[in-house]
Amino acid sequence: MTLNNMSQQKLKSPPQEPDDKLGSETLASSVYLALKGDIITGKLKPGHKLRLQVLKEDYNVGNSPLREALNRLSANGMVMREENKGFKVSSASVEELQELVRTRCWLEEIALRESIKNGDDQYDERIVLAVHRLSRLTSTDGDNYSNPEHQALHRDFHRAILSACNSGILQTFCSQLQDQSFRYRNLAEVLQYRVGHEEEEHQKIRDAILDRNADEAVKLLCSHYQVTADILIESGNLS
Amino acid sequence: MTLNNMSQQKLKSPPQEPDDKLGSETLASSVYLALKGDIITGKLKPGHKLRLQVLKEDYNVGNSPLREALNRLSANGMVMREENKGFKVSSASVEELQELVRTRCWLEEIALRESIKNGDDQYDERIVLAVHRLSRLTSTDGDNYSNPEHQALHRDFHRAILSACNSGILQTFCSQLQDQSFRYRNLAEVLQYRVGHEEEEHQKIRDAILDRNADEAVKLLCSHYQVTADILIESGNLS
DNA sequence: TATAATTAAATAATCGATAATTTAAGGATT
DNA sequence: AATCCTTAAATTATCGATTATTTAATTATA
Repeated sequence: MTLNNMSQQKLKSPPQEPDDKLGSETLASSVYLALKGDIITGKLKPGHKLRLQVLKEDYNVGNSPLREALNRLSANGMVMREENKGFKVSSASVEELQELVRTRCWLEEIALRESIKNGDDQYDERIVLAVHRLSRLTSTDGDNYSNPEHQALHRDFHRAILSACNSGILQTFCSQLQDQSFRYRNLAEVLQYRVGHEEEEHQKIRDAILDRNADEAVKLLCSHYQVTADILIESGNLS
Repeated sequence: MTLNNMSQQKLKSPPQEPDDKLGSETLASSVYLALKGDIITGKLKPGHKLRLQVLKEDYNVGNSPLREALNRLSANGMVMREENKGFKVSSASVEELQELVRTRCWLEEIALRESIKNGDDQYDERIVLAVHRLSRLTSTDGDNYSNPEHQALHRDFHRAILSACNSGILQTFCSQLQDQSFRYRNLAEVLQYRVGHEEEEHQKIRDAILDRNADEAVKLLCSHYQVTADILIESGNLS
């Protein structure tokens, strides 16, 4: 895959994340986003050894920007780095997925409760919009959950509901966990049939938030995550 | 400062953190630890422009390992990166400190409650040991809170009390927040007199944990953080 | 005088080549 | 046959030099 293939991904990103800066002009940032995308989509499988020479050809970049990208990714936990042995895609396992979901529920419960407490009209509108866009795409584009556009909108929804939590740090952490969760979703390609349910769940979450019913919203959100994880685990595509 | 000056710091670190690997032999990792240390101790001030040529001389490394280290640090939030404009030490302000403390209390409350719930004898012993070591050093070394050894033991205590929380991810996040908090501590050099109080607070926290009194432990821990932050803010050394 | 355009200097980003390290393979020894 | 050296190949890490970009200084223009 060349860098040009990835440029869409770069442009599509919102300005919130420190990752996807609008003016991402350096090669290092481009290949960072490309690698991250390929890891999340599952094109690069867990545990896969990332040989520099191979990556140099696949992504059409030189040594330095590649290594810089890999170093950033290693600090994010997307890739593992071992001294003098290079890089590999982070592993994935049932145990790690369970830890991920557990942690994500803890953190997002806080972020969601705070957001519900502090959220203003704009916050509500961001959520309504996100749900709308997602369901519109689903209706036109036919439930293709692996569509990058779908994934982007799905991600936007989950960020939107945490967007009033008064801690950018926490939001960044939640985004990281979200990236990892999406990776697991994409590892098990089975769950096509789940998307329809998800849309319904998104709507319920939205409504609970608009009602400022924090307990209900948290309950729905966490079960949303837990159920998805359970499906992934049962699908048996992990470890 | 040369790299040799920093080697102590590298060797002293526990194996828990992905940062401080024991076999850190690469230059990139050494300079990473050196830079991180100098940012945390305040030797490198917030907002300070990190010019590559200067750093190359100061840390006696070449271009590549330096940039790799900076890229890792930028993913951790220790330094800011701007496309085509290089790197600078992350800023510090009262607002950011307040956000930091707020977030830290949220996350550590979870990690602490979980640890208290799950902690076994070994967990208790780690805490008892950490408190002991810290107080012993304080008694011999005379309350020198800026002593790197003191800081290391202080850090160990705070990690120990979260060490049974059943989520390495959460522990990593807490460690990151701890690093940032220590940086703020070091920015305001005034708080020498606070160390004595802290030791007492550590003991109370320890006892609450050993009693499996989660509510009390959380209350003490969070006020521990909040009070420290208030002192820093009142000291006026920020922004 | 202020603003814009142009050039020069400084700095960051990238490349290509070299050095260091690890991995794999083959042979020697018990 | 199994274990230990030794050597060769592969791979990572690092360096020095080049290129691209930004910043500062200078001149030109209204």
